[in-house]
Amino acid sequence: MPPVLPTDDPAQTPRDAPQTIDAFRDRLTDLDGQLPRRLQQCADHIAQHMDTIALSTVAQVAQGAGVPPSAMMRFCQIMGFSGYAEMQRLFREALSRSAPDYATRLANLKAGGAGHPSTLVAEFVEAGRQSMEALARDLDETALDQAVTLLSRARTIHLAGFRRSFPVASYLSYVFDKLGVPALLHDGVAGLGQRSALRPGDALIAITFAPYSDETLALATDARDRGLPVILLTDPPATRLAGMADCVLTVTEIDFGAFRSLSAAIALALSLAVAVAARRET
Amino acid sequence: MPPVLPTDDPAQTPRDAPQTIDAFRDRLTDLDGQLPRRLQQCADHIAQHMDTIALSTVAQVAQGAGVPPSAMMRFCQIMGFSGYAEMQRLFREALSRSAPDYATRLANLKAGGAGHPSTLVAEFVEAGRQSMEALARDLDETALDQAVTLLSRARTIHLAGFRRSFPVASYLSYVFDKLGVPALLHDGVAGLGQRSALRPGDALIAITFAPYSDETLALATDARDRGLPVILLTDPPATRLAGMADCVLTVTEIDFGAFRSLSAAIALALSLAVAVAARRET
DNA sequence: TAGCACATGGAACGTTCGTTCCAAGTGCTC
DNA sequence: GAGCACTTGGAACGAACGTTCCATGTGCTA
Repeated sequence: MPPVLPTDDPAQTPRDAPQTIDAFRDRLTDLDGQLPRRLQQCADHIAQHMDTIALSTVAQVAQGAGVPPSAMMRFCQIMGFSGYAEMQRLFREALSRSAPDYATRLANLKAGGAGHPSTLVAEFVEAGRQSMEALARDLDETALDQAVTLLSRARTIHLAGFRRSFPVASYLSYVFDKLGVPALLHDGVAGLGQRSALRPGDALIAITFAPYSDETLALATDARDRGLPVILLTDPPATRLAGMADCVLTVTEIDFGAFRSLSAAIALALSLAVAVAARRET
Repeated sequence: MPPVLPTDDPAQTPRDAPQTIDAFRDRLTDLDGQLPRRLQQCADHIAQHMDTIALSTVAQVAQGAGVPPSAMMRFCQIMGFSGYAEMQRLFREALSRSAPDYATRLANLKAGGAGHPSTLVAEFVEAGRQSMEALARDLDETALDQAVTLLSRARTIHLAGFRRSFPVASYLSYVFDKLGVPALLHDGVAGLGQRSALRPGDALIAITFAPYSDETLALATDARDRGLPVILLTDPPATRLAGMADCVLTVTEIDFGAFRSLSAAIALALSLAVAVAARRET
């Protein structure tokens, strides 16, 4: 039974261990720059490999950071934890929450039998998830920034996307309308062109995936010739199309059996729309 | 130095440890039914909680299954592993592959600063991923089966979805066309109705999310009155709409700032389309 | 019913890993 | 240049955990 302390120990380090990953990250940035050499190495390595902590031992993480295990232990204590085990608990809990029974459920759906509808759902969900991860991993932030800049200066934003890409274009049309951004969807109804609607000061978002739609490319070329900025939303192998656009945004859609979930393309398009709307208002 | 065995030991159990999660699952179903009581308990528990293995100790898994740790050890060896540690390695590797640096990347995108376009991408990707997981978790397989059955019997499939739901409907139209399934997209161009296209033997897929589109509901009611099967694709709170459909499929779309990624709805719609096409061919 | 083969559970063992402690090293200040 | 405070790295300790072994229990067969 510990004796009651007469006064708070002034030497006691503050025991505010981060309770969430975000709090952990905040603490990391707070400490940045005011740490001894070895401890700073720990911080840098962990900041860049946060996802490995849940499944690694101290020795492994320390080796990755190029420091002895004892230095990593110090670091954990400076972060507010009692030790590595407590810090690891935070990441393990986050990891197990992110996949509560999702993996099992997917497996059960797949096990429903080939051809069973639920198997298809599992496959498409998996494809969609991978596409999302690929988007987050491979996103070209510079190109995205440039696209936002170009579009936020535009008077009217033209949207072109046919066949497989039409859902993306039409959703952009809906979102821009909701956000109060002037946009025009080139829907190709009745074979009527809307090319003459392209006016100086406008910009075009052209969405097309292999095999590329002739109508979309023709419209992009047309806009280019008129000197309008063209933002191209397409898949990675389309670098040969780079010449006809001012800015190329690529998304890697994982497909399952010839069909794509479009989830990555829509997520990117949505982000673009919201960012453009935000910048126009300022 | 072990002596060279004159003959293969017949008592030696086959050492073909599963190398993938799928192989593991196959082995699990192979063994099902021909296992002693306690070992069967292990198999059952693990089949339903496969995602917990990577982060649990033998003792924890054994307690979950209601068996002593030694029984769990036996089970691991019967599955072909040298022990629990080796089995756990399989699941840990699968887990670390599924999140290579994705989580870190997302964090970095978010750290780009509020209002920065890449932050938006991170948020939408996260929302999309959660929606996908929710779909896998909450999918009503019975309803999906029923929907496939109803639609595979239909002569022509009508598609209704306006405003926010229009991208889903238009993608369904594209996919059905690709698959050779007769489908008609009610696009509402020029305010022209296509109600008279609803003929006996047809079926309707109505897609609408709160706030529900009047046109879609009106079309669904109309189809219902004519005795056509109606499949409703909507969000969970819409149980009050249940009465106007023969089959209700719900998707929980996590939204970020008023906009939804639609990824779960599209994944479900795609699955529905492919399953219907497959069943019609047989 | 006796015998045998197999299943079962607990206790003991050995390894791995987190943690602590102390001696050596480094850089700064007076 | 001496002293001091802080940092550093390795070795030793202790706990947690995987693993094995053996005594006991159970069910089937002759």
